[in-house]
Amino acid sequence: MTKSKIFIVDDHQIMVDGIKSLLEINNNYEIVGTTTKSNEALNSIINTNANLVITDINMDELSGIELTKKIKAYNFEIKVLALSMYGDKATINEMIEAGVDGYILKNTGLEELTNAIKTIEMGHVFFSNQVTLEMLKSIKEVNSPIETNEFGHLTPREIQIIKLIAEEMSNAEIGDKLFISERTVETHRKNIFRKTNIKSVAGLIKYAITQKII
Amino acid sequence: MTKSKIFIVDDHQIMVDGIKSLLEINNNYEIVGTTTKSNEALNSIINTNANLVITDINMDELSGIELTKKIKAYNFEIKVLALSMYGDKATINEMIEAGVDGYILKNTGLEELTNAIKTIEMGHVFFSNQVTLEMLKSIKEVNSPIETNEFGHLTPREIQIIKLIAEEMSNAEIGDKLFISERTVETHRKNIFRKTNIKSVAGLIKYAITQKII
DNA sequence: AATTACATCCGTGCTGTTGGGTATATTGGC
DNA sequence: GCCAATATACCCAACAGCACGGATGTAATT
Repeated sequence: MTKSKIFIVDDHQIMVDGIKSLLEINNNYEIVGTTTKSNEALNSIINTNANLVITDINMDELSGIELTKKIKAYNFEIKVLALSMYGDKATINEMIEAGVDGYILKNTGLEELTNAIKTIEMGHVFFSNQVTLEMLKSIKEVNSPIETNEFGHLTPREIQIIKLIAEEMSNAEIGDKLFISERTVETHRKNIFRKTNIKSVAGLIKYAITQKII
Repeated sequence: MTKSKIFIVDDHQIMVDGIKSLLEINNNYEIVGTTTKSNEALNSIINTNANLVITDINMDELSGIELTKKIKAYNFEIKVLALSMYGDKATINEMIEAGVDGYILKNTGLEELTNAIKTIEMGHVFFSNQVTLEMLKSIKEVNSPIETNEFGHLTPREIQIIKLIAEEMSNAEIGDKLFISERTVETHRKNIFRKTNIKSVAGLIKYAITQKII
């Protein structure tokens, strides 16, 4: 088996450096590139001819989910190992749909990381032990007929409004900032709540965080 | 100067391994111990005779802030370098009060980490460049006559209320659930906002997330 | 041409939140 | 036993947000 060409993507430079350092000690791996800018990652991955991408899920610019989709659309053979802090159902579902080859929680150590890489190199799928049960449950739910109503896509304007709400601005303040009427902001707000099926600001912020909107 | 005895505390094993690996490459440092369990950290730190603790701020069991307070209470000479994802004023204020010797954001690389360690070893205080301005602003506020009411620690009851707010419950619902009057919930809510200096639910949820309350 | 999605705007009345007080019972540490 | 912190509860005024209506114009799609 040839040495995997690994590319690392994570918002936090220190995490990139850490993983790189971890993998370089045991020199079965070749790190062909790293970046903290997820929206520039795909180009670099293509240029460096990487065949295994280790990516964080929660990133500012482009989420690990979106990055995975792009990678897989470009070349399905490029393997993707996702790292995440949380093991919630929504994230796991999204990752499976995006086509990740592996998923480990950040609270696992080097051993699990190298296990995951080996497993993926062999063409298998690796999921953290801690999330397997959750994963299975979520898969069941995905296949169930209920909840097929994907809460439709939010428009760019609506996402912008969510961000401003998250910045603790009132409708009036948002209106001022965007040069639109407070009424319009109210309407957007209404539509956001309707579309996402959320009833309170508290829920909205949590939603926004899981969706990487903020 | 003698080699610093470094102890690493972070919820995420992979982060611990990463930092350890980063510091071991350049072997000016001796890692005397690591842990992912913050509430067990103090004992280990004492046992290993560490003189520099690198700790994450956002941890489940015991926050980096609380850990720092305990360390400094035990022996003020033990240096503490805090790592955090966010550079918000509230966190920085709390850290300063807790007595950290340095603070770096996780999106900085190895170089800044080693700089920080060197600076701290020399007895100085190191703060990430990205947060210096914010920090100064917050210090000003701390020193100003207004707002001397350090937002003291939140009480267990208050934290419970925050959790329920985060679960999208209204004051009335929370009152029902806790068998207390809606008025009481309002009072708790008021006190929470006053103590934390937050003005909206949006801010509260973000605060709660950074504080691992939810 | 018709439809759909998006973004903009407005009124009215109701509910909920926020912030100003004040006050009492309980608890825990010293 | 005392004091501080905590948890409890109430009143009230002001404001923000929400529900329920409505409306217009544009752009893209069918």
